[in-house]
Amino acid sequence: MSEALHGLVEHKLRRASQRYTQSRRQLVEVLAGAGHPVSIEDIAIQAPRLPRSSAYRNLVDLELAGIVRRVAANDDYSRYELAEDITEHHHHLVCTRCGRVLDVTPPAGFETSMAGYLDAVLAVSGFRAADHRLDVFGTCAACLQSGEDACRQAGEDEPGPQEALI
Amino acid sequence: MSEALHGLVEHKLRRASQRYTQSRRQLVEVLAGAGHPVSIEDIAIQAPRLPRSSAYRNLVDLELAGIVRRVAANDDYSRYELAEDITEHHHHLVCTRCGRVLDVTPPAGFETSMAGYLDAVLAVSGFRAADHRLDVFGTCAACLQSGEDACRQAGEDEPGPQEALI
DNA sequence: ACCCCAACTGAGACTGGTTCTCATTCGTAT
DNA sequence: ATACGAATGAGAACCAGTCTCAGTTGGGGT
Repeated sequence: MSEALHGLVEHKLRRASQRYTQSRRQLVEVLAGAGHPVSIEDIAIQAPRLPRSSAYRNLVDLELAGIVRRVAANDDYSRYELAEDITEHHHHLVCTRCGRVLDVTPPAGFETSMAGYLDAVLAVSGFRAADHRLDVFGTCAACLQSGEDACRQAGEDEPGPQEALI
Repeated sequence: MSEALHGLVEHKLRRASQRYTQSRRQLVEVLAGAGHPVSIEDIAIQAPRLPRSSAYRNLVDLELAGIVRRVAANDDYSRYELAEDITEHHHHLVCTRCGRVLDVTPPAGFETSMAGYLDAVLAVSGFRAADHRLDVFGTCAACLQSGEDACRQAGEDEPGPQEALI
């Protein structure tokens, strides 16, 4: 997994006087490898030697250092992904049938329109936007094909077919 | 509070062989009156005689009947709002300084651009969008003015100044 | 009017994801 | 070498949300 990534992460941690330990490196690798938000369960599967208490604690530390972002899904547990200034800005496709969460990178045109909208929000309501989160709910390709819960519940080893990219 | 609203809610409940009881009416009134997603805490304040277990149970029932939508914020507890086919489609402005959540109704132009984007998503990734949620994070007018946590934590009685509308 | 059955209610016990505590170990700067 | 702050793992604690259960309500059918 790209050495540049680890360099960046280490830098961000050091800035917060934190160390880039083995546990944290493991977490970063799981998040980077998944390409979509992962739950604690997913992490436990891919890093079985890492105790949950340590995973939770380190995810908080990584979040404070601006490396990880916590994503509230609509089910009971939260998921985690690398922050957008490490990866890139993207949106989520949430399959309401199987629960899987996919990433999409929006085309420039759409983000321009978004920026215009956020400017209008500031002008009218005085709310200064810093960031946004767009989650799209619907049915993923696999579930559409089968008419059934084809894809396994979120986050088994290799997540699966399409990495949506526009 | 608009009689039409109660008629619609009652109809949706009856369709699910549920009754529109006093507790449920209270909940609907709190949600309709707030104009932004409310937490259980907010509900407890505005309807102190309603036990939490009943509030939770009824919120689930109302959600199943398509009257209420559960909104996962980024803090620890979920909030509730009337479903969009009862009110209208809108987005959320989440103030990261004071926690307040405001509603915004997007201009038609923006939603057109959104629809185009979702079509492109379908074409490229095969994901069929049914619904979307756009949350904008930033700083609300009150917090910007004061440079401090001016607005009280989410959901005191009368939420406050601007109801953002574009 | 009455009955009946399913829906509803409130109090409190319970669940389970997440956080906290604490004794121990690790890393690094002096 | 030493010291001190950071990190760790095991398990206890926390608490939003759910479930249970015994009792109440309400409305449709006779």
